[in-house]
Amino acid sequence: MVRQPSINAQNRAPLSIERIIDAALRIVDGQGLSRLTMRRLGDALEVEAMAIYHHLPRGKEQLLDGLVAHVAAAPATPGGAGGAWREDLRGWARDYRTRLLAHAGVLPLVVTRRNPAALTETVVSLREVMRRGAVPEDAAAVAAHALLGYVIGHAALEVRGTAEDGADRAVDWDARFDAGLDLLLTGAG
Amino acid sequence: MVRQPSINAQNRAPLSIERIIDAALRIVDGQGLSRLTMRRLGDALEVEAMAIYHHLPRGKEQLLDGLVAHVAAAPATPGGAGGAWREDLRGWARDYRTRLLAHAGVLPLVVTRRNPAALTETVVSLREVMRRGAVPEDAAAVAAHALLGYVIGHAALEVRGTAEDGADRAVDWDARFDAGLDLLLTGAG
DNA sequence: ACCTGAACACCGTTCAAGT
DNA sequence: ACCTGAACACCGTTCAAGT
Repeated sequence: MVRQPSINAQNRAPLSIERIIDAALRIVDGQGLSRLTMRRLGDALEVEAMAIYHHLPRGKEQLLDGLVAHVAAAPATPGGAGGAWREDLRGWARDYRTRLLAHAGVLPLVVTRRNPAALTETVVSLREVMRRGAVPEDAAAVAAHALLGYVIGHAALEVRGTAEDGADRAVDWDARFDAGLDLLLTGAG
Repeated sequence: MVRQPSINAQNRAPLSIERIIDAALRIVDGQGLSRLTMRRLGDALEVEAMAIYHHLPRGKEQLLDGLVAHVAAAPATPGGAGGAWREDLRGWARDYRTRLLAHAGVLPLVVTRRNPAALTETVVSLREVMRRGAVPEDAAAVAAHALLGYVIGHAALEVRGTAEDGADRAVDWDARFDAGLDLLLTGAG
């Protein structure tokens, strides 16, 4: 009789980088970044913390790098169905913002020096949209960083919940994000 | 004979919140955020770590809040000498970026949920510049958050050192920041 | 190959005690 | 009022050992 390969002697699936990152992301989203410890992560995976090091030799650094890669990766580029590249950029920015806000606990890690490669793919995907719109290369370079910076920075402001000056009336962040985006896309004319 | 009040029995100046924050900032700037521990901070101040809690009852949380307040506070608003409010905004943004980059290690803390009040003063100072330019209030609200988000996000990209797509040629971040700023200020017409 | 258990150096913080 | 010293619960990580 053949043992099922996905069930080991202790009757649980073997560890994998994907499962580790998934569990870590669930802890950060649910309890905050400061609650992510190797020991707690081990508990969530029903394994001793030290087992994680077998899959992530660089330890917690590598774990955090993985979280950044997962969250900061480019959103699916909208199908470039002709003409409306400006609308494509708007969609790109909205999708990316949504992803960042869905994992707000990881945002501080995105801002850290770690994992330099994590955002290059993202910039590439932005530049592609612009190339389809025949934006000149040097203007596109500026616009890409400006747009990406705006999205990340605005997400940071939202997470912080910056109060309005003086009055404490609520801010409609969705509307405000779109309005700022328009400012930027107008200038990128 | 009167003892000098600034020298205590152990021949050193007494602790104060200002001295503590200063020393902490020096550690973060010089060695990075992860090297900032209460024990090391105590060493830098030539005091036992536990003495710090007497001045910062909320402990390390309060210390980090203080760092954010120090770095994210508004830059000195340029003297509003009539007309050129758009130039004032540009100057404001450049000054603020310079401050953020001078304390890049604190940037992740700015992005964290901590110290909600830290940026309100900053938004106020931005809104003042716009009010001098007679920008309508609702347009100013959008522009202020857009500009602040852009500056913070762009600084984050710079600190990370996002590589150019494909090629690894160096990026002139100063020029790129100014160009993106122009995009935004053009849209804020 | 993959995981465990004990151990080490280091955290943040509390609390009673000193001056 | 201000600081110290010892202690506690918890980290990340190493390493020898198990299967």
